[in-house]
Amino acid sequence: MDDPDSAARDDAGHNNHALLRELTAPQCDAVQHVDGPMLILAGPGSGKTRVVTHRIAYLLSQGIPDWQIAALTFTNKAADEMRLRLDKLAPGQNVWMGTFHRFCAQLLRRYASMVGLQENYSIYDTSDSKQAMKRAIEAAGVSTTHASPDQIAGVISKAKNKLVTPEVMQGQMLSPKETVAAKVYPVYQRQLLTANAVDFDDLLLHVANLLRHNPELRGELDQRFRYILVDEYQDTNLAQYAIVRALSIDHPNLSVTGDPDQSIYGWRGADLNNILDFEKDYPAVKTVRLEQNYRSTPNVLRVADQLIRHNRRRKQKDLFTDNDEGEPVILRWYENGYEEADSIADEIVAAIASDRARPNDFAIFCRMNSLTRSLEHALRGRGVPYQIVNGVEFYQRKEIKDVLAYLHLVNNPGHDVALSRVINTPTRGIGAKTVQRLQEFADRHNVPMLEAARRAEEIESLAKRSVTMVQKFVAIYDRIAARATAPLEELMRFVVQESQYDKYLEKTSDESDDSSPLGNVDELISAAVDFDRRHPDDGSLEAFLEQVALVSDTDAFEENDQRVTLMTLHASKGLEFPRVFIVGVEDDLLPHKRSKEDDAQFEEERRLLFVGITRAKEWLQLSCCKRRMIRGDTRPVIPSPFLNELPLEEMKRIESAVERNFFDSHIDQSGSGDWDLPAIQIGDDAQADVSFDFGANQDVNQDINQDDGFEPSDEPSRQTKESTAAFEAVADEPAAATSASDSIPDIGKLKTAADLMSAKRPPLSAFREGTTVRHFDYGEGTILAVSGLGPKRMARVRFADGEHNFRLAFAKLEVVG
DNA sequence: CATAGCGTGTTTCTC
DNA sequence: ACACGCTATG
Repeated sequence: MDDPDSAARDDAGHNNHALLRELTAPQCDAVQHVDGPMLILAGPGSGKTRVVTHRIAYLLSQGIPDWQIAALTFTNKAADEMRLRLDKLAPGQNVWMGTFHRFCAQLLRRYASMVGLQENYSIYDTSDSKQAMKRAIEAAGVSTTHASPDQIAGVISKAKNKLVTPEVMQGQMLSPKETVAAKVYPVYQRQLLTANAVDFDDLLLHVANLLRHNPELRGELDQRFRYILVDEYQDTNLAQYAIVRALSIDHPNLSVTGDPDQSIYGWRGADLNNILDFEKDYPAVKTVRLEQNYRSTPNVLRVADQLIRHNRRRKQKDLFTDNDEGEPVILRWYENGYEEADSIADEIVAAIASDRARPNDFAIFCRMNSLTRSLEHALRGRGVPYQIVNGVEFYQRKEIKDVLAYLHLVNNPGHDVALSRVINTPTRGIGAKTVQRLQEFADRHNVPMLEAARRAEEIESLAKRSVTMVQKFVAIYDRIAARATAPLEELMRFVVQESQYDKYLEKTSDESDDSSPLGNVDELISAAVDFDRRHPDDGSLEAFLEQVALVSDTDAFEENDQRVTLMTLHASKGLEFPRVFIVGVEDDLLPHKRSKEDDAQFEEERRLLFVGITRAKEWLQLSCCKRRMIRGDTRPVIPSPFLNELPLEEMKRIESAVERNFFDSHIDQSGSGDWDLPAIQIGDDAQADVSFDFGANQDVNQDINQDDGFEPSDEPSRQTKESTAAFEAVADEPAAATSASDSIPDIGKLKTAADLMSAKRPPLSAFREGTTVRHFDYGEGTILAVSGLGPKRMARVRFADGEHNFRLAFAKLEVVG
């Protein structure tokens, strides 16, 4: 730190000293900054969260009351992490922490009436607003031949992020698409207001407007939130900027943290200028650069640095680290996507088998979600536990959305999207035509659709039979709504029963399909119960629905689970893993095809790879294929141009990925380079017609025979044997997770991957309703119910001293008998 | 009004 | 390949 004595300059000296003890000079500098704007440029792995949490603790130690501080993050997960860490430094403090959207949602609850809403307003999620958008397009009477609903929604969303109102938008010079969108925009907004609803963008927009048009309130809130900290500032959009700026006029104690090199959300309105120009906006700003990396090896860091240097629009940072050199970064190319997936899965199995790593040490990143499929398949086939962040999202499932829609309608009778969803679910003889007529009536009278349904008799165009059906639905609704204030669990069970949704699900779900909608509904109910327990004070329906709306499945990522993590590069931001694979580093994929038109997007793709690389702590492999199946057909592939920007001479380059120690332990170790490809090889026609220019002097076979890169020269022969053993052990029990075999594999001898994974626990299918199980802590119990699938499969078990829920894939449960 | 079968369009995804 | 949305049919 610049001034070693500064810590002692006040009474809280002791306290401060403890806070500052383990920090570097620039970190101390940032932590001790109290008043005035501050910009923290924090490279990857530079202890950013640490600095932010320590600074908050420091502010508190200076006597600043907790309620004057607000920390805004980009994701819930980041907020949770921060809260956890602050709690260790300053237990029991009540600093506001959360996402921008949650922050705005809460302000809006209070000041709803000032923007024309009621306090029980609903938050439309993406699919809700898409539905609403379609209706608005219809009502606006515009043609969708030149702009799809999605495109229109995109234009409007961008406009909102830039604080452009419908009136302003219509006055602008517009492209044909934007012209269409500009016509829909005011209609859409009016319908939202009628429905007493907002979309995600509105949360920010309304608050920004609120602050802009109500100087008195703005001043009040500026006073209230005197210290504002913003994380991931490079990903903020104009609306978010306007909000924090408005709250930092009288008390400009705004401190933002970010890294322009990690800005990867430009495509959805994030404005890199917010961070690049921060110093212009606040001339008195204190800028702190955190350039020391605590996460990665120099090998990883050099690769990342070389890459990102190729970007023009950036602030140069000099990343450095004191960490050990580590292993060289691997650049590997495979014949095709299957080989890539199989090889990676094999390596993971081998590493786990020989105790060099555990499943949760590994992460596999890719550009597109669809690329996780083959990896998923390969991992599952070997019994490796994995989690996909952002696979099929729980809250997006039909049955979940249906049940939630009933609840939404109870909470906000204006929720037209919810009404449209449930009015005929289960089917009640209310068809599309009837719904449309209700809609028209609602639009004409500017009332919610439920109101239209109540007045069904007034709608002449409605058949008598339809009127009766609609009235029946209204009656069902009223019975449910009468219980609005009951505990969540009771309410939800009543909904499912009263609406006959339970019967509907039983009837619809076929046995062959292994998804279990009813189980998912159960899981939703237990989520509600959980919420009730955790928020006994504000455990209202409204709070639960808000929570659900503002929570994403990315937040469900659990780093402590013993599982390999699969995710997109975007989702990887903010995380770190000991061992990282980045797959599909290929032209048109990693610089994505659609990003090549302009420089800004191209640079964003480079940042995306940079983010991925810098997640790795000790080991990293980038890979690409010679051919890859995309949308059904296999095509030759050109390696990513980014690969040529890396320090290839210091990386370890490996061609072909056949795990010879796995399949062909008989092959000699001389490395003739002439591969006898085992049966697993798919569609190989050896001579690739694509040239791979990875720089000069590549000696691709040289490295292959030594090891697989986890630990150089560590008794390769033993590893080979164990790997094989692991493979066989797994192969003997294929797809253990889904096997019908109820026998518990012999766990006495094997100390392998199979031990860690499949062999250790019975197949999930062994756990059924009524099964007697034993738990290490709770003793014997009986399974009451099972729900969910794969790694998410849950069981509710009754023990002597109460009931517990378990994730079957990981719980320490044994089948008794 | 419900459903099966066809045609279309596919990045990234937070809240 | 696959999922989703629309349309023709029962």
